[in-house]
Amino acid sequence: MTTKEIAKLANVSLGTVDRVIHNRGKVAPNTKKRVLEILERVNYRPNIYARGLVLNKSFTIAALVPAFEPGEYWEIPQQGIRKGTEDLQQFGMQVKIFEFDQNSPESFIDQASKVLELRPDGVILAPVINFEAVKFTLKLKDLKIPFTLIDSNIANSGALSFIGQDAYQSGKLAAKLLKLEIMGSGAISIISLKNNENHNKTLQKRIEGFKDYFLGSDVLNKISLREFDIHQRNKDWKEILVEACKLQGTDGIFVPSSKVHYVAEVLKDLKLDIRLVGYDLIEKNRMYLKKGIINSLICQQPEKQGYIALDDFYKALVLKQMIQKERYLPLDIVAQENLDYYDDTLMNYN
Amino acid sequence: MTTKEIAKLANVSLGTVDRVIHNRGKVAPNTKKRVLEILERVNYRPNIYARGLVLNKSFTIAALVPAFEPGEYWEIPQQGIRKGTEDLQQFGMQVKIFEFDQNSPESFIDQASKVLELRPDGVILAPVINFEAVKFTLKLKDLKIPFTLIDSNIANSGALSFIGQDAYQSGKLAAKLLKLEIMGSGAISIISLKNNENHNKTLQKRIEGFKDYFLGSDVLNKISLREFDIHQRNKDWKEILVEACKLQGTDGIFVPSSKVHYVAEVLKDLKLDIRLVGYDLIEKNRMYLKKGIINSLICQQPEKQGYIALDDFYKALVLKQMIQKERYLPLDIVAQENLDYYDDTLMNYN
DNA sequence: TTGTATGCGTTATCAT
DNA sequence: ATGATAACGCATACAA
Repeated sequence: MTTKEIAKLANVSLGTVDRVIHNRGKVAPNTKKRVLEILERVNYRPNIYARGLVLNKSFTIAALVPAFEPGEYWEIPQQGIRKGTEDLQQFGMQVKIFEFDQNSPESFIDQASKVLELRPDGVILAPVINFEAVKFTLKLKDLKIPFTLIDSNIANSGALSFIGQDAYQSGKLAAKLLKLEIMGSGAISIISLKNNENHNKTLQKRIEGFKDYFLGSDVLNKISLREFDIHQRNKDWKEILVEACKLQGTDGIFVPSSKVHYVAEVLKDLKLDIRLVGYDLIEKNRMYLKKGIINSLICQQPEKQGYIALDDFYKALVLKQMIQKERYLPLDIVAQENLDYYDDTLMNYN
Repeated sequence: MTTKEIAKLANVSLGTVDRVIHNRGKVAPNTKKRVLEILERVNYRPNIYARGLVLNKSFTIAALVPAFEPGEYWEIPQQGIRKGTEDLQQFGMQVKIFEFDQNSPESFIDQASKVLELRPDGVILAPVINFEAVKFTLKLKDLKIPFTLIDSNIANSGALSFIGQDAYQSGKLAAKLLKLEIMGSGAISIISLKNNENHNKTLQKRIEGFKDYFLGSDVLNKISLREFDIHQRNKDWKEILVEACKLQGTDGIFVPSSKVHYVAEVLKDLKLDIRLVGYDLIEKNRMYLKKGIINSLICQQPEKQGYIALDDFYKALVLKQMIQKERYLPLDIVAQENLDYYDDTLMNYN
């Protein structure tokens, strides 16, 4: 049903129908009522092609995300953004990516200001540098630029949407997996590898979930936990890591990040019977999983974060649809046996 | 860049540019060459809105899928189809669902003929009744109606695409999970529940993969396997099932289908320490997983099958894009700890 | 072989 | 307060 037909039904002109639909201009109350009734009755839906054609708007979205070395975690969300760009550019979505150094608040501030200069129609933000990110969202709100958050959330940020993981629950899941792998009893080391002194909320929550799993578990007294924080800026960090892995009687190791491959590399040489659970399907982790050095990885479909974020803007800006405020992505368990079907080349976005 | 601008650049009319783009009508060889060069150079992409508007085609897709009782497996792929219909109807996709009785080839034939009467622009087919399905695809090919296959594949069918699972590999994955759950040794029963005498390829492949996992495993001599085929048309089937579950020394049970909840129901009452692995996140299985009677479920995102199938038609018919021929969906492992993020109400389609 | 005119449904502007 | 009309980019029928 077109606006023209609606107009005929209501005995008014096309212009009046349009005014009613968009609530603009003056319309006599009873004509307005009549038109609204018909609109309702025939369940009018605007033709998306005609609308797209006449508006012919292109929206510019800025993505403010961490820079990465090839093979690092943040490559994956960026791939998602790029794939989304490809898919949605024909619908008028344009994307400009701004990269900052995760370990440098200054670079974040610098890139953030460039984003603001661009005056984009929307911003995709990875708030890994929490404090600065919050300040940035405040500015965006001032400028009335909508934004989505990916990877980790900011409470009450006023974001269009959040797309990411439940870090705490993923820690519980990791604990369950490692418990099974070490057959219900033994000594587990939690090894955190850190690149900076910033408080990393995600890491913290994963570890919290991991520990809490055992607190509520029937195997609590059969399990012992140890924690190691290893700072990669310390030049001896590799030796420290080796020492941690060699610790007598270790049955399992949990690494609460994608850096699990560093531990895998050590275990590979040590030839100890230690079970290893970590995060994210980056290339190195995939390799060690295939070889059986890593036993399972927990993944949160990071490629989807960027894709969905962009799609949310498309839905909000172009289709003018409502957006789901919070999207917690599934916590995928990836083992040797199902690895192939989480292949990133499949680009399983739909 | 619009066709009009291209025309100006090439010093020809809009009509000529159109003729070149669509390879229709007569165009002088050198003008054609000139236009093609410009098209290439500016990387011309038709405006999708304008095209959609002028073509204003609506495509009718018929989905020929099994009927279901509420809560049964086939409800989920149908939900995916419905969701896809909602999302894509504004782009001109219309869907009509034809349901057949899985246990009745006659009903399949009956519904299939109704599909043909409709003369749809495309067909989504769940070839669960293999023999009849193959005959049907032959007819579709004769009529040049494109079709996609969901859930299970037909080799060399000439389908637009296949979207489904790797059943064999999922069996291997199930075996790995159950091995971990019973801590590497013990007696495992494979219990198949069947509703008809048809050879079910998917079930068979899952069992095959399950067994093969142990053949190549280091725990082969610590594991014993037993197989039970229980026919639900036999009126004593429930007693037979109870007997199978009560079998002395059983440590784990593998059910190669969504019917695992029948086994869970028995185990719940028997209060035996038996680990249970099955398939699909239908409501009853979800409940038993939550309660801990089922230990893990393997899921293949069945809601996506229908959604992607429909999206493939949209991409092929409307956007005229190339389609990926085979889409194996990830084999998700769902346990208590990540169950909530595979919630079907989230409708995680993107 | 080539050019021109018309219409798709919506939005927005101008005139009444 | 309402109606008429141009424009978006493309496909197509028709005229030249």
